[in-house]
Amino acid sequence: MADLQAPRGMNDLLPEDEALWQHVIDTATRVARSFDYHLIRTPIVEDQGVFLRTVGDDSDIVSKEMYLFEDRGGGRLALRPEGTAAVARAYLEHGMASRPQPVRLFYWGPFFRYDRPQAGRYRELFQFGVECIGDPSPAADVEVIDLQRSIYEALGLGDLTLRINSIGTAETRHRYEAVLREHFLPHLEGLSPDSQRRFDTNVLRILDSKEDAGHPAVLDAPSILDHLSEEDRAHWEGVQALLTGLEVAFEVDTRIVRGLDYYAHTVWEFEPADAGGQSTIGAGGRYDGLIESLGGPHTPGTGWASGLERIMLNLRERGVEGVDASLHAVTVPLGEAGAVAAARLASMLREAGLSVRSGTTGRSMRAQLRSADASGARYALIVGDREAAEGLVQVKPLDGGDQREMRIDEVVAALTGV
RNA sequence: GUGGGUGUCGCCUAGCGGUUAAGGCGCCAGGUUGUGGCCCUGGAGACCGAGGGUUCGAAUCCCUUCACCCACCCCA
Repeated sequence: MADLQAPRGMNDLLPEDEALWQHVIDTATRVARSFDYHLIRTPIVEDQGVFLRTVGDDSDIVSKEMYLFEDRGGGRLALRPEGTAAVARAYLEHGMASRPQPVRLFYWGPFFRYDRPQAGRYRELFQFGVECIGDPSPAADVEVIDLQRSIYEALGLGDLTLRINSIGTAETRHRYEAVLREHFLPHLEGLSPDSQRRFDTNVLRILDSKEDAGHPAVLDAPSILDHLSEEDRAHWEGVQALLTGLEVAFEVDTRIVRGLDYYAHTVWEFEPADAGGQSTIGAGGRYDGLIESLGGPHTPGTGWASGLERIMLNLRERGVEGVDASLHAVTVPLGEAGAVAAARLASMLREAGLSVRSGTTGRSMRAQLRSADASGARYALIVGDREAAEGLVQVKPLDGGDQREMRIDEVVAALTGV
C-alpha cells in the first residue's frame, strides 16, 4: 500500500461511483429548479466569525469540530462546517434583501467537521441544501419541506419519515428550558452522565438522549408544544395545516431540538423507517435570528441540508445504481495508417455527439476486441492499414450482429441514424 | 472526545511460530498469419498497514502507532 493516504474521514470518489453521484446531484438540481430555486456557490473557506457568531458557542460544531486556521496574511479562517450561515453571509453581503423576497437558493458542495468518522459520518462531507430567505410564513417552511420530499421521491426515497417539531422563538425556548431544568433537577442523580452534562449545556438534548430514552423523567417531561406563545402556536398550526393540505405525511416529534442555536419555530428531519446509527438523511429548520446575528436586519429564513453520502448509502441499500451513459463505440486501430485513420474517425464521431473510446494502438486485434467487448460499447470500429488506404471501416456490432464494411463518411449516419 | 472490532497482491480470501506466502476475480500475453464474449495455458503483481520488541526462526506472539469499520457523543 502507498504510504500516503487520503486524510482521515475523507474519501475519494472513484469512476465507478460517478454515475450514482451525478444522478443524485442532477435530480436534486432539477427538482430544486422546478421550485424556482437557484444555485449559489460560496467559498469553502469563510471568516471564522461567520460560524462563531451564528452557530452557537456551545454547539459541538463550534466548540470542537471546526477546522480553524490562519492564512499567510493573518486572516482567521474556517473550513465551512455547514452551509446556512455562509449563504446568509452572502445574502447580506450582496444586498439580496432588495431583491424580490423571498430569495430562493440551493447549494451543494463539501463541508468539514473534525469528528470521529463512522458509518455515514465523515470529516469531509457533501451536502445539498436549500434556503428560502425573506418569508416569515408557515408556507415557506412547507415549501422547502415539500421540495425536500420531492427530491427524495424523485430519487426513489419516497418512504422516508418526516418528523417535525416546533421550538418556538428564542424567548419561548428560554422559558421552556427553565421549565425543563426545574423538571429534571430532582431526577438528575438518576440520569446518565451525558444528560447531566446537557443539563447545563443544552437541556433540550436530554429529551433526545438514547441512554435515557426510557427514563420516567424523560417520558413525562413537559412538552415544548404546551409552552408555545400564541404567535408560535399560530405558525406551528399553519405548518401542519399546509402539510396536511399537501398530503405530506409527517409525525410530530417533540424530541427534535436541532443542535444549532439559530433555529426557531419549525424544525424537522427525514429518516429511513429502519433508523440505525447515523440515520438522518436530511434536516432543516427555520432560522429567523440568523441574519441578525451576522449584523444584518431581522430577516426570516428557512431551509434544510441533506447529506449526499447518506443519500447514496440509502440508494445503494435499495439496490439503486446510477446508469452510466453508455459508450457507443470503441475503435480498433491496426498498423500505423490504421491508427491515424481510426483517430480521425473517433474525433468525427465525437463531434457528432457519440461517445467513443480509442483503442490502444500496438495491441493485437484479439486483445483489442476483448477489451472492446468488456467496455460495454455497442460497436467495434476496426480500422487497419487496408481500410485506411481505401477510406473504409469494419463496423462490428458487439452483440453478435453481422459485421459490415462501410466508407468512413457513412459511419456517422449508420451509428447516429438508429 | 469514549468504548469495541479489523488491517495478507488493485479487489475478495487462505495461511495463525519454520511455506519459494496459496487461491479466485481483475490485469497483461498466448492458444499459428487481422475478429470479441465461453474455455485453456502462461505472466506480472504482496517485503503480509507502519515502527519497535520476544524468539535460533514471526504474516503468525507482545507493545506502540496509523488507518478503516461499528456504537456512544454529535450531526447531514
